[in-house]
Amino acid sequence: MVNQAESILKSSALSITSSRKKILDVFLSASTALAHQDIEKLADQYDRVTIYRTLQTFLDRGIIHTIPTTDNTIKYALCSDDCISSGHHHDNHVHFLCDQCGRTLCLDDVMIPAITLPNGYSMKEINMVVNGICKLCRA
Amino acid sequence: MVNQAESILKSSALSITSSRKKILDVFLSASTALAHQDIEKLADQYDRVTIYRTLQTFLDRGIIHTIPTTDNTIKYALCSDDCISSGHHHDNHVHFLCDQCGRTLCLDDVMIPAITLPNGYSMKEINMVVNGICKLCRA
DNA sequence: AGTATTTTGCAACAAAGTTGCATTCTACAG
DNA sequence: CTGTAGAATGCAACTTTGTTGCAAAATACT
Repeated sequence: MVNQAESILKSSALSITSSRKKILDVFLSASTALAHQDIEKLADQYDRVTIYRTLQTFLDRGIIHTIPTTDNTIKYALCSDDCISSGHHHDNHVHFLCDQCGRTLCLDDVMIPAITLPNGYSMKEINMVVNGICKLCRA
Repeated sequence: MVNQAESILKSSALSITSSRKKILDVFLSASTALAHQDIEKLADQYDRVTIYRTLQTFLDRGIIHTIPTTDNTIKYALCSDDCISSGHHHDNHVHFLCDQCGRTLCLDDVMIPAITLPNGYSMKEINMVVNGICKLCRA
């Protein structure tokens, strides 16, 4: 079996480098969305600048997406398959930000409900972020 | 008629200072949510630190609220009357971020629909942000 | 007006993000 | 398999953003 990170890079027509593979592996083995800082720690053999540039590349190709948070940190998460394959990026599930452990989770089963915008507005992307206490912290 | 900024400060039991009045005036005359940077420019006679501290004070008192955005900037907006008066802060309308002019608008008429979280999760706050093109940019 | 308390501005610092450029690596042709 | 063009990386320097301590100034209240 081919390395999963490599096949993602190949299907995005990106050259295969060790930093890209490492950063993808970090995402693949993470259960939550990651801040830049998390990635820096988990891939600390690479330069800060490289991580910035790699994340930007992945964003451009739609390999990852950002999740807006109330605490002024951007979190990054891998796009799910259908989100990548649909050509035009859409990320239609709710994100959950735990106030206790700080983790950001994709609630893949909770769809964002449709809303009606006032006349004259057009929608390109929609984000729904819930703050609260997650399953693990309550247990 | 008493100055609107002063009456807001009085009802929040804050002392009346020129910087607080100025920053409130900036919000009152703005039609959109503002980033820290915007406020710095519009109230440039005051120190950066004062603006940070004043915004924090206003947040603590529920005079303003933050809007998470996908571009890693925090935007601030005045709370509407019912959002202030309800004691416990809740900001239940949708926010709109225009990709063209960059403005962030409160869509006061569009309520955030209710969602059901998976078992074990508790909700404290919910945010819904729509990206797209606003009324003015389409016109 | 006088004074306790709060707020402000300054300076210094810490953290986050960006840019230019020389070096290294990857993909690919031959 | 080797050479090479183009892409990616690391480093250094820098800008921007946010924080903290403290002395000076302003506010609220007697």
